[in-house]
Amino acid sequence: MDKVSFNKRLGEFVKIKRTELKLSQSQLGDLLGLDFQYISRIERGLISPTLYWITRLAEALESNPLDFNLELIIYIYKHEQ
Amino acid sequence: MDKVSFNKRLGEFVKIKRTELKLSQSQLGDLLGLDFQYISRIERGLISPTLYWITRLAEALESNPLDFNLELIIYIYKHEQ
DNA sequence: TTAAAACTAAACATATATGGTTAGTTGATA
DNA sequence: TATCAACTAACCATATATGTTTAGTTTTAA
Repeated sequence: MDKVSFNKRLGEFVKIKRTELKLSQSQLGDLLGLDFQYISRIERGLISPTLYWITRLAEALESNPLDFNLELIIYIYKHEQ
Repeated sequence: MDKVSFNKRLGEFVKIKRTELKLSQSQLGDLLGLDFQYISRIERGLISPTLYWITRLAEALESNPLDFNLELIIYIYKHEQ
């Protein structure tokens, strides 16, 4: 899968998880010490976050980062065109 | 966990997986279109690769990227000081 | 012990992630 | 309609990831 598609799937997944928790981009950003603009760029697939930030995201969006990472990779591969 | 510790654990895990497959840093780099210096920097924990490259690494080092990511996160958290 | 392969280290350049600002858009609600 | 919160978009600045070269160190094997 190319980088662009990969990051789009990643962004979609983050948005799904965030809205499930009824968090705004600002609230999620505050939890991580990140600007809400950065969350916005992740969700739009404009950037590819480092694994470190993905794992911090997982901690914020789900109690168990293992589950988050698993679901994330599954989501990305499932939606591969 | 702070970024430095996180990246060290990540690097250790990549090195373990690579040596299990008896691949040199150059050979692994060639598989991914990455310089072997970059692999070296990952393994020494100097940098934090994007999830995209982690997943490409997983594809190269393990048939199943799901297993790789799971094992990786488990390894990182298990070795947290 | 010598030679070659594998790796580390450091320097420099470029691309991209990340921080921050401003303006504009969209959606919900009073 | 008007207002407000949430979000997108574009811009610029800085930090860090990534590419590349060169030199030096460690490991492996002849």
